[in-house]
Amino acid sequence: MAFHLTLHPWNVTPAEAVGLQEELRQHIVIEPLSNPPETIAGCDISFNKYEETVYAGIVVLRLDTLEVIEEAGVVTTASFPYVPGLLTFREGPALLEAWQKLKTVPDVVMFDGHGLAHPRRLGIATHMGLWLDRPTFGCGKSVLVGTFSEPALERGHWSPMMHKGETIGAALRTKNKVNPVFISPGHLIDLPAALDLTLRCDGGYRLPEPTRRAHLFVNELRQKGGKE
DNA sequence: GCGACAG
DNA sequence: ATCTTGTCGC
Repeated sequence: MAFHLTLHPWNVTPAEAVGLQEELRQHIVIEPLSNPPETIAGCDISFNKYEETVYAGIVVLRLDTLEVIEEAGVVTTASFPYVPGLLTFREGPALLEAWQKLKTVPDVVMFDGHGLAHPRRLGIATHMGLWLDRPTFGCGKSVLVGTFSEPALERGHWSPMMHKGETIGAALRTKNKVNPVFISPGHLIDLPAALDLTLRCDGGYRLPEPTRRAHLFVNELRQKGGKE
């Protein structure tokens, strides 16, 4: 599973999507990063209320300085509804288009959502990792599945997220006395590395810089340029 | 059967 | 996700 033009079709029914996730989970690889990353990307999607137009974007930053080195955005149409657990089928296609526009290939990619912290262990970070064949992990703002105990209130503390007897991720405090974010491995990375990278992307906000910058990027893409 | 439910 | 102003707390 190293090179492919299409891993699977996207025009599927919700039931078929679940079946694909069950099949794809067999290919997930959780392991320490093979190389020290120098760049990290953040991805996000933006919509206008009641509209199907999708504004997707990817922002690439240098890990050591957190400076933005590239941005790529696309405007498309969503062809799949939002269904908890099937987020990739709604946002994935647009993100893959944006990915193709990048000149820089990020060493690791952070997603706005989960990786293993998913009912079938195939959250958007894991699913996209299989498509991109690149280290990925998720940084969600709320829980989809799993339980966790409140981590200490100081930045850097975390507690494991459990689901069906497995550790699927962690609730991580990225800022003192602020709600934690939920980190989970996607593909080609492990939890310690994902937690370390998230803390290294600190810009003083709850959300790590890659995700925060991607969010700002797609929102201005939607409000300004984009399309009309 | 009822409630929960990434973005 | 999106629609939105002020407001409470550090």
